[in-house]
Amino acid sequence: MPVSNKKFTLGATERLKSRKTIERLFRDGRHFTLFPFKVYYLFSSAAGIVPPPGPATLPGLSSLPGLSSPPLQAGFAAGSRHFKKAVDRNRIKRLTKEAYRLQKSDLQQHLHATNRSLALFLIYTGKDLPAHSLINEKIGVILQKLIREAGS
RNA sequence: GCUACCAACCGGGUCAUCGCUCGCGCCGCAAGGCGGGGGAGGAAAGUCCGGACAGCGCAGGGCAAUGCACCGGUUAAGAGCCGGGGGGCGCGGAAGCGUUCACAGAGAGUGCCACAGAAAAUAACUGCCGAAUUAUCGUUGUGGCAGCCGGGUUCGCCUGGGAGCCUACGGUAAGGUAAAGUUGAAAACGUGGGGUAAGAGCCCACGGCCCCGUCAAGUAAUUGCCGGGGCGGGUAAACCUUGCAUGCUGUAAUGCCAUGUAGGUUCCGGUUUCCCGGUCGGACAGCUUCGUGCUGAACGGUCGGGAAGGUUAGCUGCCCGCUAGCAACGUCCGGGACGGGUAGGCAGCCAGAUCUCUGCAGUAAUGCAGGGGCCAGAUAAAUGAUGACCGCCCGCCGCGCAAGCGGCGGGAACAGGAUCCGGCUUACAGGUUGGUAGUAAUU
Repeated sequence: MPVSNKKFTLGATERLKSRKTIERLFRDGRHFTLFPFKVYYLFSSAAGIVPPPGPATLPGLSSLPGLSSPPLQAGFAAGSRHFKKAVDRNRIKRLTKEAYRLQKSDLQQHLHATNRSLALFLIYTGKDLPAHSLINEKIGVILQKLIREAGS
């Protein structure tokens, strides 16, 4: 796996792009809130069949991150409720992606070691435009929490 | 130089590190790697107009609905733009200049017009008049006639009174009138005179406005002169009328590939009549070589076709009407609902009413010709993040007579493609250039 070699990339394969997977994540995944983010996540084994919370065996899940996909996929959003202008939403998503990109390697290696994959969605729920340093700090905390979740 | 306004343009730069997306070249079985390129706006926004493009619909007609509304030009088109005309407003002595107007019709009809006011379209009320006509009132009323009553008488008549009638006068009502009536955004063309019972464009003079016509100018809107007719408000962004135009839905359109369209549950509707032809059977009739042979034939079965009716679907609002399907007592046909399934990929999807420069035509919008350029194509949605320096602006401090220099701190707008173009509207820190006006200084 070449994942550990290139550290700070966030290409198309590492982002959540499938509408189907995203819907499954919101429907069956777990979530927690760590201000100013709401985090949806859904673990599964590297083979991509059974997620740990295990609601049921879902046959449509075979297209989830499997052998050909990286074990970690993430999506990002900012609600248009608080940010009416597209420029502001873009800014928040870019800052979030940047912070995630620079700090995700630990989680990635942990997943690789435990042979599991994870779908992740980060929604910014704050009401004001955040500073870069705040986002950086909070994303770090969220990633640590996810590592603990994966270990348990 | 400064200030104001208008127009056009710009909308921070460089470097480093780590990243994103789409082509190209090379390497690699592949995953991918390396190299070198492209990568948001003047409004990308609002989605208000107009197109291109696409699908659905489309024999045709009618109704409805919607939009537009001075003229000419421009354009693929427009509720855009350019030029012109007209009205309003502002400045001005005027010429003119600027600005603004959804600028057809209120001489077809219906409706509405808050508050105030007599009244918002009927002419009511106050008021004025009461001439004509009609009615009516009037205590000594102006004149006349006069039934009747009293007195006198030469019996001819004289004289006094007098109901009533006519007339005159005064009043009232019907009636006439729209001059005056504290309002209001708006009040029945304005001023003056004549006229009248009182009045009135009722008449006249001058002026204003509207309509029609001749002539002249102009492509036209329109303008001018003359002539004729007229002058009872506003509102059509109330209904409406007139003229013109218009199918509907939008790239989540749409096409292709892959997958699926299976099995199931349930509801509703349907099985018609007639005609023609083929074929089979055939009551019966005729012919007969008497062979149940030939010919005809009501009727019946079956197959095919047609007509009417029925029914289902379509006709992107409705109707006429049109088109297509169905006709089968079978667990059949048609339609609907539930349920089930897919929501992946490719095309559309970026070379175009394209950008830019030059020339020509035109007052201009714009067009034509030539040269050069290639300028985002994402799809949970890329074009970024961080740092440093430079440039710009603001504040404070220090130095300096001052211009300014240095240090520290802070700020930098509106705003992000999603099919693509042409417009419109709205938002916008700061800056550059040009023009106009004012003003200071210098020559």
